[in-house]
Amino acid sequence: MAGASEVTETRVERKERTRRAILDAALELTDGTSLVAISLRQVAKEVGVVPTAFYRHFDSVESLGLALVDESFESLRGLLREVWRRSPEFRDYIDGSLPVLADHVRAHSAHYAFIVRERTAGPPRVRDAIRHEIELITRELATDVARVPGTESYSTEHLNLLADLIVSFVVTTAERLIEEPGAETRIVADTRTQLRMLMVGALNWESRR
Amino acid sequence: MAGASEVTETRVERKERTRRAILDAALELTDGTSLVAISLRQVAKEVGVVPTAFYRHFDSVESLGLALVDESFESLRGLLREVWRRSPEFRDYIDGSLPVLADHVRAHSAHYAFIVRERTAGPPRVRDAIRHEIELITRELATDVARVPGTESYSTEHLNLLADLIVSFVVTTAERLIEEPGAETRIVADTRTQLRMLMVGALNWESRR
DNA sequence: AGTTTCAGTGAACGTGTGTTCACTGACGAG
DNA sequence: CTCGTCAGTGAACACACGTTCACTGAAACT
Repeated sequence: MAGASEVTETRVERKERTRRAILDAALELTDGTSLVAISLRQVAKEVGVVPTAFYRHFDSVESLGLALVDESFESLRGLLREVWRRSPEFRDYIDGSLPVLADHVRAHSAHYAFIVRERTAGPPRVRDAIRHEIELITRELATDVARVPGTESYSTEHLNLLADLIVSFVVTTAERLIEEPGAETRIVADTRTQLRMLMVGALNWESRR
Repeated sequence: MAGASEVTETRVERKERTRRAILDAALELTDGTSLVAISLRQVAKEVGVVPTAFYRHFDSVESLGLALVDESFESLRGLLREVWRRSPEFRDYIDGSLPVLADHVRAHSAHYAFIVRERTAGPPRVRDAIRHEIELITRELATDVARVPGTESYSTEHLNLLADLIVSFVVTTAERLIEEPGAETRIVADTRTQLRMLMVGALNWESRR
C-alpha cells in the first residue's frame, strides 16, 4: 500500500498536530489578554476538540504556558545567534542589530507578545520560567561582550551589569515594537539614537544641529 | 444629638468608605495576577458585600481598573515632585533619586505592582490609560531636564528621547523592586552603576580595580 | 489475524460567572 | 414629622467553568 501511506498520518503525527493546534490556539486567545484569563474550554473550542481531549496533551493551562515559554525562547535564541553572527565589532554590534531585532519581532510577534505579557502577569510558575530564561541570556551576553575588543577595562561585575542593561533595553524595545507594530521604523530610529546616547554617554552628548 | 454625630457616618462617607474598600480589595486580589483574571463577585465577597452592590460604584471591572490607574499615577506624581524638589543638579539628579524611588515603591507597592502588571496584560482601555499617563510624565520630564544646566547642547527631539530613555529605565527598576522586594539595596546599587554607565557612556567606561 | 494502546468523545457533576429585578430601610432634605 | 433618595439586599436567570468517568474506534504491535 505505498500509494496510501503518503496521505495517511501516523498516530504520533496526528497527536503532534493537535498539540501544535492547541499551542497556536492559546497564542491566539492570549493575544490582548493573559494566560490567566483564558480557559481550557476556550482553547479546546478554538482547536475544534472536546474539552477532555486537552488533558491528553497538557494537564493544565499553566503547563501549556510553560511549553509556550520553551518555544518562545527557542525563537529568541535564534535571534541572538543571528545578531552575533553578523556583528564582529562592538560599536556596530548593537547599532546594526536593531533591524535584525525588528525583523525577528515581526516574524515571531506571537511569541514575543506572549513573553512580554506573561512576564509580568502570567501564572507564577510561568513568570519564574521567563525570568530564569532572561537571566540565562543575560549571562550569555556578558561572556559574549567580554570577548569584544574595547571591553578590557570592564570588571566582570560591571560586564554583567552592562549585559543586564542591554537586555533590559532590548526587552523594552521589543515591548514597543509589539504594542505599536505600525511604528516600526520610527521606533527603530529612536532606539538607535538612545543606544548611541547610552554608548557615548548622555553627559558627553551633543546633538548635531 | 451632638454626642452621637461624631460616631455616626454621613451617607456620602459611608459610600466613599465602600468605594475605597472595593478599590483596596481589587488591588489585593490582583496581586499575583491581573485585572482580567478576577471577577466582580470575588471583589464583592472580599469587601463583604453582595455582588449587586458593586454596580452602585462602578459599572464594570474595567472602569474599576481605570479608577485604579488614576490613583496609582497620583502616587507616582507625588514621587516625581519629591524627586525634583531635592535634586537641583543634574549629575546628582538621577543618582540621588534612586533611594527616593525605592522608598516610594516600597510605600506604594500595591499601586506600582498594579501599573507594572496591567500595563502589558490589563484590559485594553486600562492599558491605553497607563500608556497615556506614562507619555504625559515623559513630556513633563523632558521640560524639566531642559531647565537643567549641562543640557544646552540637546535638541528638543533628543531631549525627548533622553527623557523617554530615563522613564523606561525607571519603569524597569520599579518592576525589579516589586518582583524582588527583599533585594532592594542590591537593586539600587546595581541600578546606580548602570545609570552612571548611561550618563558617562559605556564606551568611555572604566571599572575601578 | 488478534490484541493492545490511546487520542478523542459525550454526558454528568458541582460551582462560579455577569446581570436583571423588585425589595428594604436608614439617612437627609422639605 | 414626613417623604424621597439610594446604598445595599437576595432571589433568579442562563451560561461557562474544571474535572470525572466509561466509552469508541482506528492505528500499531505481536
